[in-house]
Amino acid sequence: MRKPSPSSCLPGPPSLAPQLPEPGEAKRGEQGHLGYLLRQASVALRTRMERALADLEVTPPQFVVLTMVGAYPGLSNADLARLSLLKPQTVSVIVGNLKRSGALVSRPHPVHGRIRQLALSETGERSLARCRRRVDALERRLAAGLSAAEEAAVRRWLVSVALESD
Amino acid sequence: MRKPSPSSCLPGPPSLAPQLPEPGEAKRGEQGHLGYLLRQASVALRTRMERALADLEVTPPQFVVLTMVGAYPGLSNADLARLSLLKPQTVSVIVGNLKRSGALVSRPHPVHGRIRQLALSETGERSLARCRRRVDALERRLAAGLSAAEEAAVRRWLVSVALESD
DNA sequence: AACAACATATTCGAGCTCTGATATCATGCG
DNA sequence: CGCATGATATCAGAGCTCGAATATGTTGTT
Repeated sequence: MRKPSPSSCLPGPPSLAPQLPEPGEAKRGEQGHLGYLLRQASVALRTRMERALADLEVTPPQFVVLTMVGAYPGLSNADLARLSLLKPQTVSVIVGNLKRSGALVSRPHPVHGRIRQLALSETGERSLARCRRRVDALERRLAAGLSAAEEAAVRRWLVSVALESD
Repeated sequence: MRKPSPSSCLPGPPSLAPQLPEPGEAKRGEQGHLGYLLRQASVALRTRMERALADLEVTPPQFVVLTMVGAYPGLSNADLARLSLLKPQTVSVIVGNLKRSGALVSRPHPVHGRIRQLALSETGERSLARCRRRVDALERRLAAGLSAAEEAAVRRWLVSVALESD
């Protein structure tokens, strides 16, 4: 048997005994703060994606970079940063790990002396294709319970949150 | 003047010249993958929250932990992990930083020898209150452009994504 | 030509998050 | 009692993310 978690019976303030809510209840459910719900959903999806890609040795951020370089070969580090809403330093770490693992290659820009242009290697192409299938499977389940109108509303909201200016 | 980004004129494969999409266009807009849009929105909100809380020396994850401990005093590290969908090690890092900064205090559980119960310190209470106001302001803008029905759909979807089982 | 302004890349330090492994405590069973 | 099981805490290592600072390259102005 399982004891009902020691902290469920608090000895401190009597009236504040924590009746811990289950996932989907109280602040964690549909009544919670929108920002909190957004973070929760994002954490859950990231976790699922990490598990789905774990045996391919690719992390979710790496998958995003691979996808972008696959779609726009010749991208620079700075281009990737703008495209992903991340900082150049962040992209630099991810790109570094992908170059070390052999999925990405870079060569200097023929005109501009400082820019390094990125492209997928052979193994990078294959890896991206394998990841793509796993992620697409997850993706399909995301829209499962939504009507067309609801999905449109969700998409519109997500874009508006992403683009809201400071 | 600003040159239109060197990588916009690729010398490599001619037909693959990257016409980089603006934020809100192409895959980044409402036609993109739901998972990608969710990540983008989450990144954007996290960034805004980081900026809003920066001068209070509190990070978004720290704010989440402070809020939870404020709502349920006596929580343990493991309780927090379950509540936040994070791993105990992760929560341990955040709690460690909050204890070091003096916002959280912990005492051993009176019955169970290993559990450490958490509570807000005086400064923790004040800090949480200040953060609360900033975050509430951000929060209100999240639901700004949504009708009641749309907001309900968004909330329902976020919860379903967060709770979807593997 | 010299300079200012800007973009790009990189380094450093900090915080967040995970997997995996280890140690301690509590409970239940032989 | 002794041991297995499970919960808790913690350590080690890896990757992601940021702000700040530095160095280098490009462009436009003087």
